[in-house]
Amino acid sequence: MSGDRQKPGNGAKKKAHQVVTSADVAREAGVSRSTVSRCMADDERISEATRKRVQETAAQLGYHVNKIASSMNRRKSDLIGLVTSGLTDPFRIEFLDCLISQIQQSGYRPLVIDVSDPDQMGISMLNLLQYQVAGVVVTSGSPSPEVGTHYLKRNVPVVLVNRAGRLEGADVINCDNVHGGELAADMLLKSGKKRLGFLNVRGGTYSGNVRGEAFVSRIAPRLADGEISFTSLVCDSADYDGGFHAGLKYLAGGENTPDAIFCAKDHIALGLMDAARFELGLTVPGDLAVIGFDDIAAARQGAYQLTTVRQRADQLAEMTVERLRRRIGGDDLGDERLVLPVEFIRRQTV
Amino acid sequence: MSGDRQKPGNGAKKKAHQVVTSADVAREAGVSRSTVSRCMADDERISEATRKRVQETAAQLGYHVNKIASSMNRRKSDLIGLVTSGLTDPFRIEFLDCLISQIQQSGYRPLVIDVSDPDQMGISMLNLLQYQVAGVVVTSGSPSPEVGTHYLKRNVPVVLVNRAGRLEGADVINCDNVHGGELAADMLLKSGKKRLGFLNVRGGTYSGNVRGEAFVSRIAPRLADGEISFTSLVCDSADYDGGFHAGLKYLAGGENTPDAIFCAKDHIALGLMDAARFELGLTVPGDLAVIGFDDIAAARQGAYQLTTVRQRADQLAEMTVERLRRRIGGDDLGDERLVLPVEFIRRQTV
DNA sequence: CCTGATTGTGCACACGTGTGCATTCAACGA
DNA sequence: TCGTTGAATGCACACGTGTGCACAATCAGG
Repeated sequence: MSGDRQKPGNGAKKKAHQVVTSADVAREAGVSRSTVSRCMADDERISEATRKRVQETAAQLGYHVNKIASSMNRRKSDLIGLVTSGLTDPFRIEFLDCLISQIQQSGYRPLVIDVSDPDQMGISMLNLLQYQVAGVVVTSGSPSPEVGTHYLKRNVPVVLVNRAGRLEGADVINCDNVHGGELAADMLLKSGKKRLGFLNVRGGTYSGNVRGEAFVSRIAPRLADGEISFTSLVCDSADYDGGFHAGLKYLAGGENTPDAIFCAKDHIALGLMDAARFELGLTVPGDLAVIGFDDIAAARQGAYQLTTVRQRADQLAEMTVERLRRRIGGDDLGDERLVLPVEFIRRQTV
Repeated sequence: MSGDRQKPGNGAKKKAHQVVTSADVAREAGVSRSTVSRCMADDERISEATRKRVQETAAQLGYHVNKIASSMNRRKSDLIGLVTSGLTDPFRIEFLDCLISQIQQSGYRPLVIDVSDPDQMGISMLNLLQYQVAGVVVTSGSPSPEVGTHYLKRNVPVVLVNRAGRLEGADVINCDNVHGGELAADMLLKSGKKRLGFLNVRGGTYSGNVRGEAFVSRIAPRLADGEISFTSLVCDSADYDGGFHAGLKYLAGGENTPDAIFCAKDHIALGLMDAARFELGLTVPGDLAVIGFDDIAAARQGAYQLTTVRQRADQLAEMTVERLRRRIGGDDLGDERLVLPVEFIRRQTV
C-alpha cells in the first residue's frame, strides 16, 4: 500500500478500538491521506467526484478532523482566550454571553481563563499562548507591556474591552464613558435636586473614574454658582452589597445627605436603592434620585425601574469579534481605540 | 551535536524570531530534549542538580511547554468542556462561576460551548472530542446515548448536572428536587393560604417537573379533604419576563386566583412578584405568598427577600470536579446518581 | 576485581495533521 | 505522433512533545 512512513510491521491493527484517523478514511476511500486532508478543507484543487466520495466515507466512518493535531501543524488553533475575573458582574456577564455566542458563530471556541487573582494575570496570559490561541479578549485586569510584546511577536491579536490600558499592538474598545457621565449630569441638573453625589468603588476603576470626572466637569459651572453641592461617595465593593452598605452609611440623614446619586454602575445602584427604600424608608425618586450605568437586565425589572445610561453588550461584542477576525485574517491595523456610543434611558428613579 | 532527527542542513537558525522550544533549552543547558521534558514534568528520575539547572535556563529563555504538542502526544489535553446554553439563567451562572474557578484550581482549563440550538447538541459534543478534552460537564440539553458511547469508548468522563438523562458511563448530579418540593409544600400548608399554585415553564423542565410533582403529592391529602385548591400555572419562558407575564395573566383577579405560588425557580418568582406588586397592586405576602427555588443572589436583595429552597452552587461545583478528577485519574466508577441536599430559606414572601 | 543493582540520560519513535513539490494522466494543438 | 499544458493526486517532511528502552556510570557486596 502507499501512505507515508508506515509502521515497520503491518499497520493493519493496533488496539482494539482506536480512534478513526484520516489515514483510515484514505485507506477506505482508496486515496492518499493528503487528499483526505484537502477534501475536509474543501480545497479547490480536488475534483468534485473524489471530494464527495471522500466526504461520504469520512461521514460513514465517523471521522472528524483532530483539532489538536491540526493546531499543532498550523501553529494556530481556533481557540480564543477570554480573560475575565469571575461571573459576578452583571454587565460583564451579558457581554460575555454575547461574546461567546458570536465567537462560536464565527467558527471559534472560547477558552475561559479566570484572573480573579491579579498577580496571575501575567503568567495566565502567557500560559494562554501555549494553547496557540488565535486571539484574546481581556475584560478584566491590565496586561503588562511585557506580555503585550510576547503577543505582538507571535502575531496574536488582543482586544481590551472597557479597560484603561493602551497596549502596543492591541485594540482598546470602550463605551463612551465621558458622554455617559455628561448625560447623567444633565439629567440630575434638570431634576431640580441640589445635593448631588457620585458613588464609585474605593480606589476606583478606569471606567468609573472617567464617568465620574465627566459628571463633575459637567456640573462644575452650577457648582461654582453655589446652586448645588457635590459629594464624592465610596463603597467597598463594586456590587450590590457595596451599594447597599454605602446607602446605609451615606443616607442615614443629616444636613449634607445627598438627594441625587449617580452610580458608577447599575449593580451598585440597585443595592443603594434597596438600602434607601427598605432600610431607611426613603422614597425613590422623591427623597433620592438615582442614576446608574450599563442598563443591565435587572435595571429594567419592576422592582427597580432604574434610570440609567445604556451601553449595549451585543454591539460591544460585535465590535470585538469583528476586530479580532480582521486581525486574525491578517489585516495589519495599527493600535486603535474604539468608542461605543451610549444612550440615556429614562425610567422611574429620577 | 546530539538530538534526534535533526534537519538535513544545520538546524541552527530558521526564522528570525522563532518561538523557543524544548530543543533550544536542551541545547543551551547541554542536555538532551528528553531530559528537558522530564525536568518540566518534575520527573523523579532526574537528579536534583540538572533539574534545577534546566529549569533555570528554561525560565531564562522564556520557555513554556507547548500544550498543544503535549496534548497531541498524550492524546489528552487539560481542557474540560462546559456545555451550556447562554449566560442568562442566574443559578446556572453562579454554578458556572464556581465551576470555572474550581476547574482552573485543579489545573484544567474550561472550554465553553454554547448549545442554545438543541439540534447542535450532538455534533457539538462530538466536536468537543476533537479537542482531546479530559472531561465534559453538561449543564444544558441532553446528550444522546450515541454520543454517550463515543465518550465511553474514548474513556472521556461526562457529568450531567441537574439534568434528567441517565447516560451510560456518565455521572448525574441533581439537587434534591423532591425534598425541595416537599419543603415548599409544607411551608405553604402551614401559612394558611388556601389557593395554591405551581408555576413552571411551558413544556416543563426535568428539575421543575420533579419539584412540582413532589409539591403536589405532598399537598394531596389536604387537597382530597377539600381544604385547599391547587392550580398548575404555566409561563412562556423560564426567566423574569416569563414570571412577569404569568403574573399579569393569573393574578388579575377572580374567584380562583391563587394566593400562594411555588415557582419552579427563583428567576421566575422575581418576575411574578414584580407583576403582582407593581402592576396589580397586590401585597406580598399579604395577598400573595411566593416561594422560589435555587436561592440566587437576587433573592437575597432587599427588593425581593424571597423565601426559597436553596441549592448551593459551590457544593454542586465541588461534587462535579471531584467526580471528574476521580474519573480522569482512572477510577473505574460505575454510573452514579448523586444528590445534593437542599435547605429551606425563610425570608419575607410567605 | 567481578557481579549485580541503582541511578541518570540519551535515542528513536509516535501522535495526526497540512502543504510544497513532484508526479501522473488526460486532453489538446500542431 | 509528439510536445505542451493543465488538472488531480501522492510523497515526504515538519510541527513539538512524551516515553519505552537501552546504555553509561556509579556503587555496594563478596
